[in-house]
Amino acid sequence: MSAPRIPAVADPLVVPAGTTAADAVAAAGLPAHGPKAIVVVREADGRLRDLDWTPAADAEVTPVAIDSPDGLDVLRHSAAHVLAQAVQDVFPEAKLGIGPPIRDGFYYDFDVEKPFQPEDLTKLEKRMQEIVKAGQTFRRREYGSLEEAKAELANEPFKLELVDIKGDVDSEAAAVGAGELTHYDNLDKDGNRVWGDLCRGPHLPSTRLIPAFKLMRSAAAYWRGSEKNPQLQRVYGTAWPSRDELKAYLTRLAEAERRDHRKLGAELDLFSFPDEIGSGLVVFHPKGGVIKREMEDYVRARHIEEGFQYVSSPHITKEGLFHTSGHLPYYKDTMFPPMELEGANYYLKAMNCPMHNLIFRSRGRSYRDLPMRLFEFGTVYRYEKSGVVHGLTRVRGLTQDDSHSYVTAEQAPGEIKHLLNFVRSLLDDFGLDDYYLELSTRDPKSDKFIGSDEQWEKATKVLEDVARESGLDLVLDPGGAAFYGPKISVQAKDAIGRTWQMSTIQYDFNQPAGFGLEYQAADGSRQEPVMIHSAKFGSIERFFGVLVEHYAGAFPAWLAPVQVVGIPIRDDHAPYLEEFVVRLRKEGIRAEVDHSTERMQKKIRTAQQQKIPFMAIAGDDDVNGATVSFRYRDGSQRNGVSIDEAVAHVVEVVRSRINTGPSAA
RNA sequence: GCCGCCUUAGCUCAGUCGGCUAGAGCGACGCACUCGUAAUGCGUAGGUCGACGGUUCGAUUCCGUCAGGCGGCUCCA
Repeated sequence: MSAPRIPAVADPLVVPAGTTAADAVAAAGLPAHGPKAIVVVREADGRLRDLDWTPAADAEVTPVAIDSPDGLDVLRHSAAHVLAQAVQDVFPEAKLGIGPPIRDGFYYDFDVEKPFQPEDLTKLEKRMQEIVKAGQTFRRREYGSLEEAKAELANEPFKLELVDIKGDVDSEAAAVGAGELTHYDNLDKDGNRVWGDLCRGPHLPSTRLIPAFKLMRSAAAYWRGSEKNPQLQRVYGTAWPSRDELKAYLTRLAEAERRDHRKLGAELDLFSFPDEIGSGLVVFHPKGGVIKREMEDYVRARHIEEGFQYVSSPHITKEGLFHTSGHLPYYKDTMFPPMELEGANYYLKAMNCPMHNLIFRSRGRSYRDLPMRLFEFGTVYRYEKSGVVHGLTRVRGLTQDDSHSYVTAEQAPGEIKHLLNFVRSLLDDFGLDDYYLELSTRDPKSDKFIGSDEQWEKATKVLEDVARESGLDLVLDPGGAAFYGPKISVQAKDAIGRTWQMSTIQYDFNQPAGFGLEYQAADGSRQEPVMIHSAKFGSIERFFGVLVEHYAGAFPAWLAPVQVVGIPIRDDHAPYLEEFVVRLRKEGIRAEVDHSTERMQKKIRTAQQQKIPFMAIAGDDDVNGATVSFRYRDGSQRNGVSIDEAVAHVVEVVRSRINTGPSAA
């Protein structure tokens, strides 16, 4: 008995002229329902078509399944339409914004009298469920003219605005459809129109093909993304091809919450943000301090190995310095307000580069001194808007492992390569391997960026060449450069896929001129150096936060605040373990004995919750045999290990800086 | 900064439709228990219910302002 051959999803089909794509899909034996359903087809030119599309001439198409990236977008965008219909059913006065698919879901923006409350979302979800069950079909309809569209959309002011900007090549126009104006009607079982929306499409054949969705939250969002526009109420939802996938997604979110560094920071007693100090200002507790110190010791030693000189500069400076550097006009709003003292304005520094420039300029420099590399832990203060402060990843006081390389123009590419390799090996040593590069360039339309076209082009090319040569994924970020030059940054992902900007390498041809930096060349002439800014961690705080999430608090042994905890089975075994711990401490291991009055089972539980890599347990058997018994964080055990071997084992694991384990498995 | 929600013990959370001594678990402390791999039992202390102002005979509860937090938007050197 042989199963009928089911064509591979990617196999092209021909839709004969005058018949629907759905017919062709059905004729090919492809599923119309379920988690692999074909929901749209793709034309040879890449354009997606609804299943009721009927070509005038034979057309070769590729079926698109609901679980493919395009299929998911169609599913989620269709879910957004169902949401919009539900909103207008429940709140008839609501006006429509836009409703695109996004990663893992969709949103739709509405202008409503009162912002949505959590109960409203429950109500809307219920109404959506009814619409899904009703099996409404989506029907595409082309407007004959702009006027026709405007007449129909007279009650939808935001849609009218979209109609008017149609033809622009920005994203809103793309949502409507460039070149033609189309509308999607929702039809009930009897073919009556129950709802509709200006939309490019495509859509699912039926609302019934939305098997699993959930409204997640509502929030305000500016119309067309501008602070100057009114705020609409945005409803976020998620939609999946099956209930299981929805469940898996919600589980992933719960996992994300479990490893949130803000939560773990309190649970593991690493850091806090006391209200008395102020928003976005962190204090590291002793255990967090250990990790921070390990990071700093590591990166200081590495910088010195890589040819950097360790320097230091003050936290405040007179205003003039930031005029010279050119920062003040751009960043005044994000700097803490000045302190007036003896007739001068002093600012908390928001960047370290001007200070390093003064070190460079403090005496005459020769081409023989270059590259000259200065490095420090520079603590800077930035007055981030109150709504954006977020745990350790967006703070108002942060320490950069900031360096500036002063080089000749010829040396710049080599130096940038050197810095990128440095950054890569650092990320590798900390066990972060899921990251990509971003190249931030200027926006030629903006007047924020200083310097000639040639300077920008040349600097951008140098960075781009090095970035491409690295073989890492490179994403372009037009308009994201600093005012003084383009940059490469590392966007690292934590274990749950969120990305954070970490390391940066920036090419600067502006500040050397502003500060009048120069060196004497071999021919005796005075030349201007190029300055390359670089931070390897980026911000120590942010890197710390990402590390916590990456390891979910279970740090590698070399970073763990407490590396070994001795757990006596009876109180009288404690002195024996104390001797063991003393030997470990002599080797530089962070070890302690749990002297609390709890039972040993409780001590194991506590150590487990603290995610301590090594538990060294000792009872009568171990004392008599001069051994300890290891229990590792993963629950595995190694019993009866001789003291000498145990010390050597811990020391070996810690010094190896291995980022996995330890384990007996 | 904008919109919405939230703030009760060190932590996580009940509760008060405006009314008498505001509760629990964990944690802390004390006593007993001395135990072989994720919570021993009993007891004790701990709160001007985020701050200030208003309404009220009476406010932790209702209203306002501020601070802090959360989710987005905008921003992010």
